Amino acid sequence: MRIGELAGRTGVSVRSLRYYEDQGLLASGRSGGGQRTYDEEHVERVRFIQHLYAAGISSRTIAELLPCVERPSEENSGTAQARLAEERDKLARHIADLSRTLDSLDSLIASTADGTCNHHLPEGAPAADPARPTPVAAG
Amino acid sequence: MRIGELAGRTGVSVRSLRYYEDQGLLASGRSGGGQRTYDEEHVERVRFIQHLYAAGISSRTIAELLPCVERPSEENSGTAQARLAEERDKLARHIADLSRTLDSLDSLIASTADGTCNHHLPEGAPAADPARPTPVAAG
DNA sequence: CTTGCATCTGACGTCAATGTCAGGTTCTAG
DNA sequence: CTAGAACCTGACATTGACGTCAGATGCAAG
Repeated sequence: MRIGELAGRTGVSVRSLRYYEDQGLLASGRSGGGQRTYDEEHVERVRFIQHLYAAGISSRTIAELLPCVERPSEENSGTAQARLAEERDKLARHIADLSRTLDSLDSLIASTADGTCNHHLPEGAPAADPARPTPVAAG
Repeated sequence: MRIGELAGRTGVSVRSLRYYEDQGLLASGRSGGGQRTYDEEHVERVRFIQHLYAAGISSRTIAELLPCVERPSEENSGTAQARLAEERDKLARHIADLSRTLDSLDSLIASTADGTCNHHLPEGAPAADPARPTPVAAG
């Protein structure tokens, strides 16, 4: 497929796909006339890249994490493995932080629901269950 | 305290603190000579603002979420309440997404640990426990 | 071959949060 | 009072992930 179809199927702009290639995140074949060509695997890859972006990982780091783009992947795989584990743990800590922030928001919602607009922001709270919806104005 | 001390205690740059005030996130008193003054409550508030930033919430949204800065907070509190619940649920969904990404990273780590550098990126996986450390190169 | 849409490269614009610099003022120590 | 650190306002610079535009080229249909 060409770049327009890949963009349509992934919800990522054509501009971004070219940018990913610039950054070394995404490889592409070229047709005779020089147009980029992709196949099904690229759809998965682009979606995964989007997830990593959503996790706050920069394109440079993504390029380090996914060196399987077009490397022989034999000597550098050890380094990539370490970077991967490092970023994994960083993401885990980030999720834990966000869960605490979620708890803080819940405390804030609870404390402002009764009309008390107290500026004393919520203290540290234990981790929350992200799947529990808010009782007020949920959905 | 003055702005330098607040910066030191929160780990936020002086520049950012002034920016927060510009954006209506943070109020400050002024001394005779026009220098900003803060007290203990501002320390908590700045830290909370940082958490909201870390949750991917923009300064404009934060300003909408924390209108208690120096508003009468009587008529707009209903709107703020709705925005608060909205952002809370958005954050919860974001956390769920990140948990799936974490699972994907775990799958990637597992699949690359045995030397197989397969480009077939991990499928959708159920939510993970963010607190579990990685066995390889953990810590 | 022509029409027209998709694509190409390359460059500049944007936006948010922050860095940094300049030139002037306030506060604190001696 | 004086030196120097901290602070003030205002402005321009930076970074990352794009948007957007211009001018040229590829490609499928008639």
